[in-house]
Amino acid sequence: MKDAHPTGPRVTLPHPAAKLPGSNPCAACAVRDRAICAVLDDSELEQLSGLARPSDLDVGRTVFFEGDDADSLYVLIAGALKLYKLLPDGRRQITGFLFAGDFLGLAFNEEYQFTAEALMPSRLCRLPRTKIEGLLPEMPKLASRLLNLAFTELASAQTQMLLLGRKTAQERLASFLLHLADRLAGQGDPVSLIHLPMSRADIGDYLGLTVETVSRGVTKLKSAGLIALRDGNYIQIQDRPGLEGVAGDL
Amino acid sequence: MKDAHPTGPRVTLPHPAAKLPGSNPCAACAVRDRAICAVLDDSELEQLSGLARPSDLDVGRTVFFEGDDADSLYVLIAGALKLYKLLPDGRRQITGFLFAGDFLGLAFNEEYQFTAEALMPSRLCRLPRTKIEGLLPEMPKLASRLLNLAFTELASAQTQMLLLGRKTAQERLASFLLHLADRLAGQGDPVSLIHLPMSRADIGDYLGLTVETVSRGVTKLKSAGLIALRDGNYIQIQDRPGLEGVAGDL
DNA sequence: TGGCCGATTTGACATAGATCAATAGCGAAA
DNA sequence: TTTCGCTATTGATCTATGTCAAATCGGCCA
Repeated sequence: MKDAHPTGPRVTLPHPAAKLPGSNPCAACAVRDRAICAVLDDSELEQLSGLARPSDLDVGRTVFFEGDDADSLYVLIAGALKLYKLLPDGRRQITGFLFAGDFLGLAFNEEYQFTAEALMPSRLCRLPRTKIEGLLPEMPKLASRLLNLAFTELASAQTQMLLLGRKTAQERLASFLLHLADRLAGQGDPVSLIHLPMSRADIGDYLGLTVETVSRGVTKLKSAGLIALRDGNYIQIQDRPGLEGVAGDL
Repeated sequence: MKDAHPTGPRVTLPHPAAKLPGSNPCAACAVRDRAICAVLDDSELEQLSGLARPSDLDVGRTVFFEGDDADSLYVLIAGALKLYKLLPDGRRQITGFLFAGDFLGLAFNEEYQFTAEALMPSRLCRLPRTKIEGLLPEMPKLASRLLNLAFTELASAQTQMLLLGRKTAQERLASFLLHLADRLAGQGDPVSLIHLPMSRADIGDYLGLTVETVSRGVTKLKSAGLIALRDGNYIQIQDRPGLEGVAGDL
């Protein structure tokens, strides 16, 4: 058996009743200074907090389905989600993974354009969409934050198109691991131990590959000494420059 | 030689000097009520018009390159553009095509995330990015229009990911033609005669295929009686339900 | 601790689409 | 109108990845 790693990031959901009566529950939010809320001052946050409804979600449960009326926006407080679209015959494309602090519900018009499903026990903060839209004119900081989020998402969607349209299986896999490492690092130091809350099948559906190809690819990266598999679905990046070489984009 | 089609949409660029001195040049703009400007009232348009600089572009010329400082936003007044990203070894992914009325310059942060190149002689309206950003707080209608645009783009990027990750060559091609037909139709009646300002190579780079596969695919759709090729790079959709069947998404 | 069940890995083979290689078509210039 | 050069089409192979199938692993529950 392999070593357990030092700091296993178990998801510890803050207790629902942890909010002090009368105080602003958002103020104590775990993602207070990462999510969209980060750009708001205390009085603005106060306004939002009245609208927010937290909710917990078990593995495999969906937040909403593609085609549902898009009446809510969400902030992911803890856990991880996958977003996906389906073809009628069941082929699936995962368009993204969400982690704590991420925003959910962009890309709506009237209906959600994808299904959002929990990869692990997760907690969300739910906001009524129309109310938020109503607040935007009075909260230009919020509006511009949303616009920036949308731009960032768009840029990363375009990067993903390049990956899906033009990269080989190995390149896709290496790019994916590096991308994950960078996202999990946030603004801190680059991270080399990555947790994979998603299955090989999910990775395949994200990269436009089959489970088998993903598995073979992981094995090959491992044999090349670029990564190592750790207990509990962790991957350790052992040779970042090497992995970047395989990823192929500059 | 085959028939010329009835209404060959030659690009006729309005003469640059067509603006009356003293009047608002935007008021007479060809895309006045399609582009982002459509949500603005006359006084707001007046403010913008002072910032706008028109410019013409020949086939093959670029508006900007991936990595350039993103200091301008653009509205495409006439013509067509392709947007693409490159890998170091020259592999290319076209992330989108733009037509008259479309907005260009979303998906910026500090640098453009893709190169924009003219597919035909085109005219653009250029706006300084920082000035526009400064106006957003005072023009919530413009801000919300941009947000909506970004959402729409995002949704279509996700649809494209599904196409690139999970569809067969024939499905991609059929989807592409239907998508083009719908875009060119705008809000009017569905269109069945589609102009293709882009080469087969461009279509391939958009769909994640090679030129040869695109060409074979077109031939196959033609043999099946779903489409017909017309003079001057036009394609006529002859059996829309049939084509939708091939496209495969519901 | 042992047994089960789904997830992962590995292997053998099939194929959609890529690659390499000729033509054939078509538009611009002379 | 003819020619030239690029673009598109078609054909003959090749290969990366998909498909089918069989272990093997690993987590969870009794």
